[in-house]
Amino acid sequence: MQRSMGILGTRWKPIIIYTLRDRKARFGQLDALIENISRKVLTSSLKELEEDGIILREEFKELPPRVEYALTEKGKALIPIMCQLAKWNEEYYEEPAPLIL
Amino acid sequence: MQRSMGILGTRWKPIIIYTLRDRKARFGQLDALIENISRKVLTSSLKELEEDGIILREEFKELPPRVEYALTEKGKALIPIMCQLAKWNEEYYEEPAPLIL
DNA sequence: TAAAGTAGTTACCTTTGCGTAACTATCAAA
DNA sequence: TTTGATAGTTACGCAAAGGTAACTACTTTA
Repeated sequence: MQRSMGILGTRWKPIIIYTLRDRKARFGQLDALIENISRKVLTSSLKELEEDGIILREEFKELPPRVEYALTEKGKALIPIMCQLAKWNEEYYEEPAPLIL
Repeated sequence: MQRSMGILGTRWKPIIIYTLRDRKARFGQLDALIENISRKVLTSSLKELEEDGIILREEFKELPPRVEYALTEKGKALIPIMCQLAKWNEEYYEEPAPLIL
């Protein structure tokens, strides 16, 4: 478990994996699909996920350049887990009590 | 997903939940069961998990004092997810290549 | 020659996560 | 009165995570 969390224990990485669950995506698409993530964190997270064998980066020698990110087998194995995590929130989420000023 | 990760997206919280999957535990037990966690992070993580309705803190008015932590229903719903995450690592873990000096 | 599109990078800064070590409170027992 | 046990807290500081904004590189199209 400690090792799993060494790889995934950040706010954004599971969200990136979840976003790639049913499609490849290009850098700009990920940036657009994931609200509030900064390009910088996206870059570094993608790089680390690639190093950990979870995603694959495919570069097309075109103009303008195109790069696609997709899950590896190891990454695909996480899809059901990520989906359950999303479902868990839907089931148990409660609006925070409104602040009365 | 963003909300799930707002609650769980740290290195230690999922490990704490995983540790409580099959037992209640006292503060000192958690400190001993979870290798390398510091008491400070344990304290603050437990507090936040309680605020998020994932664990329950039960204080016994004894001497010496005793406090037990256990998962709530919301927390128990995470058990299968955490177990899958642990299993995922066992399946896909590879020893890092040894450094040759 | 300048704009437009893609995929970043870089510099700089703030916040959060986390660690270590020492300290606190309470009461019982020695 | 000192020790021991439990469950923390506090002070201090480092490193990682994350944000913003401006900039780069390449080539096509206007």
